[in-house]
Amino acid sequence: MSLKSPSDQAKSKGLPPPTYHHGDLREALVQAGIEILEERGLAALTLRETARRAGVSHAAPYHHFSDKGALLTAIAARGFRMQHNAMAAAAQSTTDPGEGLQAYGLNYVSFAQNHPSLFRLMYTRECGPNTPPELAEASSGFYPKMVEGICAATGCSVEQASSISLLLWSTMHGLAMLWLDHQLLWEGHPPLDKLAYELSELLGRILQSPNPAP
Amino acid sequence: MSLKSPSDQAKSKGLPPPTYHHGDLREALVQAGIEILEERGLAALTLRETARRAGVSHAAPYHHFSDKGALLTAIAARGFRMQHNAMAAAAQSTTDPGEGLQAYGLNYVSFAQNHPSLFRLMYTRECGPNTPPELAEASSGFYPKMVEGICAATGCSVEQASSISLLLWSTMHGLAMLWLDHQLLWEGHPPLDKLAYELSELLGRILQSPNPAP
DNA sequence: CGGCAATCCTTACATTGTCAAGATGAGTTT
DNA sequence: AAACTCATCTTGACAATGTAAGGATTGCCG
Repeated sequence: MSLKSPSDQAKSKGLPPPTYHHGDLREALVQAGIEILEERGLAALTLRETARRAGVSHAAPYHHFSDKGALLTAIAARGFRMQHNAMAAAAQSTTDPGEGLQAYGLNYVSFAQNHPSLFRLMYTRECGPNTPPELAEASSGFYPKMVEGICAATGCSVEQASSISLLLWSTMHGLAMLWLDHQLLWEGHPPLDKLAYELSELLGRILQSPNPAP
Repeated sequence: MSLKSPSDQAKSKGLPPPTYHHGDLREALVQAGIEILEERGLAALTLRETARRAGVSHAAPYHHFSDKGALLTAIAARGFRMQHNAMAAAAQSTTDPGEGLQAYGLNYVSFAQNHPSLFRLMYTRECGPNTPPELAEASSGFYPKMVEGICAATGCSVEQASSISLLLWSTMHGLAMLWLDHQLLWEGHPPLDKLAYELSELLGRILQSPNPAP
């Protein structure tokens, strides 16, 4: 009896004894996937390993996800929700619209730093032009929220705010990505937080500078 | 005789008849890899498929690359060289330092648009902290070249130019990445070139705006 | 209480990365 | 020029992975 059956494994983990059928496997798989991602990186995030960690046979996930891609999509969607919550909390730590916007941006790169593999998975899914609606729904929201915040902070037109919003998003996203990919390793290589703060200060000037006619 | 031997395949492709031993397999593999990448995306870039396209057995690559990762690294390095050349050419199309800098940045995202999978491979290699020297050597160069260009265009200090350089790089990189990942699909979704130009114009104002003391 | 449908397991197969031996030919040495 | 040597290439094998088919188990609904 050297091999334990999947259900034995699950029970031996001390988890709340599932009524059977594992209770809510879909959720458990997503959770397990995120854990693997944070502990051992994207390369270790395999379907079978996820099932193993959830204490279930390797084909069980197919009753909840049509595909490995579907699992990854669900994990990415969960990641987007996590990031949304973290950023919203950061933005609400102040009442000043300008500071709120800055906190919003800084928290964007903080999240990338704290969850490197998850962040990469979220934004690196090569799902062609047909993005799964679950993902699209979860990932949308940054842009409109930023436009709103910029309008509140500067009182400029929605059109101008759109451009500025894209600028801020691109900058923070690019900084996070470059850091994740170890591209920011020149001499001195200050910590990521410092770089992000620098850039946010630099960008802050645009918000107050005069806007010449287009 | 339905199956052709690898060498037959290579010869039937009309390539310059190799003395044998394929001539320069390492180069052929990198080339084949780039082709697969552009035609069928990153998921299709498999070691065996690359060997197949190069007209060689599936284990042959191991005599030129220690690992699949090493192949990917070589392809990425090649990509960096391609991007360097393209950007340098774009920058030299004008004599005005400001315009040159703008062309430099716009070409950065153009390259990403024209070689989506290759671009992603280049910047998405999860090679931990121990980046292979071949890659590091090939990918370095953007930053110092931009700092130099910014100094020439604005006459500001090297320190300020460093911050601005990081800002430009991050912005263009982030824009390219977000576009590649289909994150820029809100209503209207203007073409990428237009967005890049918008941002470059917006950023241009920083270069001329007064710099308050730190 | 009986059947149904969902959930899960087992088995199986093609593909992939990787390794270990053999074959082959190019260049060098004698 | 003949023989040797070694890098290069091929063949065959193995474990791991994604995926599909069919059988077992369980909760639920009538």
